[in-house]
Amino acid sequence: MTPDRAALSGPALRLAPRLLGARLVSELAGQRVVVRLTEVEAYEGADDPASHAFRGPTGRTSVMFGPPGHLYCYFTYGMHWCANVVCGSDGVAAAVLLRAGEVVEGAEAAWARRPACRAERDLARGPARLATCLGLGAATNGADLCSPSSPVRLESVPRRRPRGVAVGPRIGISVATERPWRFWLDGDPTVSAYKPGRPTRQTL
DNA sequence: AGGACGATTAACT
DNA sequence: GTTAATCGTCCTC
Repeated sequence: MTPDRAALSGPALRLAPRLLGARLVSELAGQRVVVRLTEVEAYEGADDPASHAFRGPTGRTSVMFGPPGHLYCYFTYGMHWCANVVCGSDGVAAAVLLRAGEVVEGAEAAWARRPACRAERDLARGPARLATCLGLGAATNGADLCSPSSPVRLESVPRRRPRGVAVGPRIGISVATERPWRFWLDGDPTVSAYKPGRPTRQTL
């Protein structure tokens, strides 16, 4: 199998559309917040130059190389945390970035974590916003999403992808921008606005 | 040891 | 539409 074909049928691409409509439950500091996922992006491993796992394991990405079903949280832009579902097994690093969702439980706690937010639909509209309103960050990196006793859990993941899934290019990346590896629920108001990533700066 | 660059957001004009 | 904020990570000397 060619590298490209492996990526085209990789674990992140298979899982990503199935996560739409699933629920991410967070119970931290006595606060329960539940988000219904509406937008995700697939990041494969060695075959995907946009993936954090592209150049092999590092301290930051070690969770991506571990067992599937865990949360991979990373810090970016010096101020934001984003969260992924790890889905590769046997040495294959892959993950699905959780880009947006609808807060369906615990809106009060979500507002408390996002005081600058103006509209309810914006509480988890964007990857860093979603992580913030669920309280995800360094302390939740590596959390087991499938254990009933875990403070962060993934629930109601269907066997097959739901209806109404739209597909398009990933957001905010500067390489492999042509791959249509972003999935969202078409027409859902909590899906983030499309904004192309800036290209890698050219050396003159 | 140094520097470029983010899987972004909020606040501007 | 543009831009500042802000710092860990990783690549290149």
